[in-house]
Amino acid sequence: MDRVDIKRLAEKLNLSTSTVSRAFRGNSDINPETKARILSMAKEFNYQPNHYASNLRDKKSNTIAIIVPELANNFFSQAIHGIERVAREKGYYTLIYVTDDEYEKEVMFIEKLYNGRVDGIIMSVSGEANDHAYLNKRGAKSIPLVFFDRVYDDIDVPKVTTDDYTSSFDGTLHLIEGGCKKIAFLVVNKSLSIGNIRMQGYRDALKDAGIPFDERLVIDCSNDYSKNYGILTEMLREQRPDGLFASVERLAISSYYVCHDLGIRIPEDIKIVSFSSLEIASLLNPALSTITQPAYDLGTNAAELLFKTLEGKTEVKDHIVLSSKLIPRKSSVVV
Amino acid sequence: MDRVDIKRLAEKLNLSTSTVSRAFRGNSDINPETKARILSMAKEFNYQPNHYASNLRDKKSNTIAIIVPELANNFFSQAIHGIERVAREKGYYTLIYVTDDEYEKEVMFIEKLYNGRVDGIIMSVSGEANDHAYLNKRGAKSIPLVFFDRVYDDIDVPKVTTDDYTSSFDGTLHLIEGGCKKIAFLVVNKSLSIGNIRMQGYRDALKDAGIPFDERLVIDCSNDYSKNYGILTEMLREQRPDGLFASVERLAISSYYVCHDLGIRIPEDIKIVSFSSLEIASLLNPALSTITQPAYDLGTNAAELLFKTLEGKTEVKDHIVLSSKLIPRKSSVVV
DNA sequence: TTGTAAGCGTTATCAA
DNA sequence: TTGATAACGCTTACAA
Repeated sequence: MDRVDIKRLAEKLNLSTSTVSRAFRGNSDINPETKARILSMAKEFNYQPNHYASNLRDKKSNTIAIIVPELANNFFSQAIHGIERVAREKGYYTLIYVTDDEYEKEVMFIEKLYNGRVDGIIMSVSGEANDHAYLNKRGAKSIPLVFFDRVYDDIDVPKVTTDDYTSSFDGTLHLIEGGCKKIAFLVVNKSLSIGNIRMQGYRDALKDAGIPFDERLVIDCSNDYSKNYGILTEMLREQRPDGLFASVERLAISSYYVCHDLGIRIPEDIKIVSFSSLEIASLLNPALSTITQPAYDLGTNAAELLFKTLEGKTEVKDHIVLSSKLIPRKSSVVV
Repeated sequence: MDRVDIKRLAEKLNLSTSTVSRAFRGNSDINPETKARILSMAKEFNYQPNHYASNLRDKKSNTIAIIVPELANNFFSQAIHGIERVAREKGYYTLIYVTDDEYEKEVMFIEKLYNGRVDGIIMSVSGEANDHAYLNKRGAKSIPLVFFDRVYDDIDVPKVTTDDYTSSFDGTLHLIEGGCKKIAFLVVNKSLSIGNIRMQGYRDALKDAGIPFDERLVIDCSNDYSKNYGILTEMLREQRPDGLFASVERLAISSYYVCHDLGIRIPEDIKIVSFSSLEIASLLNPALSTITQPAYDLGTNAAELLFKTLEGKTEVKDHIVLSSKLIPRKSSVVV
């Protein structure tokens, strides 16, 4: 009554297990009629070859892992969507891991994965810590890895990112052109490559405009909403900037809350631009000017890079860079 | 150099594989010193017991599947978060599947899963079709299933939902009390239990208030944004309702776009209430009145129900109902 | 075209 | 406390 396995199916059909097995693999020689008979019986009994047995035999899991810092975020859900499309096409399963931006979880996930559970890993790093050595340990090398968006520069694997420098430069320039003289830069972890590069774009745009860089306007935030609320409230009170460049969506959101509560008007008193994949950016009060990354494409590109490596096509050490789009909306434009 | 397996480890340690294996299971008798030796060597070589071999042996995958209609949606990301917390505590992996609201994918996923890949399934159904028979096929019964939020009533498995009837009733009442006389009900699939129950709450609230039910005000939408834009534009032009009850978040979003474009003022011309887990509902223009479901708790409850079944504690056929919260904001309140 | 048999890496049982 | 062995379900050489 329970699970039907290949043996039972073979018995019922008066065939050997090998013949039955052959019906399920594409390549092997098998009489079309026999194959049809087998498949129809398999269907009737709802038989599916046991995944674990096949994988043990083949030393191949047909599964890839996706590791992201968070799920409740349009950027990552879109990227995952992209990865999954490609994976599905290739007949692969996807296993999703969420680190909640905790370095320990990231390490734990990766180390666990050395058990052969997956054939490859696509990751956007948490970046909470600076020790990436765990990725170089014995065993690590045996499983292909691809980074997307948030990467560790010192780890030599294929990467897919966006043109963070250019778009940060442009976003900052947009604020300057709007008349901002004192622009704060909001970042979560400026030592993480992404924060770092984005800050560089910001700095250079200021420089080009002859605005001196002021360390006090670089605001190091956290991933915690209530902490950020405090940090931003203090900053807005003390520094009174007239522009805000949020290097991460959640910091723009927090800024909105703080501005609303402090009675600071957007964009009249302060203009805001943010990296964001929010689909409803234009419905916010006021509509949020965004730098929008091609999240879905980042996903498909990362997946394709991984599969290339998996298929041994090349020893890929590529770094693909896609372009983001600056979409000015009301938060940075006085009408 | 490659993968280290238990045999290699045993050789290096001059022990048998069984002894090495014992070092990794909690129960077995083993000399503490030997165990320590084994574990330290395992650590050095980054050894992890092969997942597929263990699972084949044990006929147990320590994995559960989560099947949801979409990912880019706070409700589901929060629910998944809840499920994962519980799963992690129990030492289980989670496999996430996204159906994109397509019935075929749902069926395909489930049928694939009969291959022993997972020990249990937690699903929020797509509800695109009305044939749920595939869940009763041979093999289906062998793998425990729990529904959450979007369920098939005719399938007898444990379920976790929210008090959809009551909150729809209350949400509609809220609009009526705000002076609405002509309230449209926006739904994606009214034959799906969730749409059906929510509509019942809406109908009964109207009835209580002595407002006649009008079939033309029940708007059957799709999952496609641009289609919905058309549907809603037409409806708003022709019916000119003064209230909108969105049974699903995305329909409220579309309504906002349409209202903005048609110059219909919210809440002056039309008041809106929507089921929604949007964290930034209060930042919208205008702030959106929501019925917010306890998504995270739905997740944890569903997971706990599944694990109860898995642990054979009971032949659970429970239906847990949690309460949502009506949060009136500007979209339904003229100040 | 089909069948036989070995082996994938583990772990539980039994014996030592 | 440790070791030998069989078995989990499947696939693939090789033989028939």
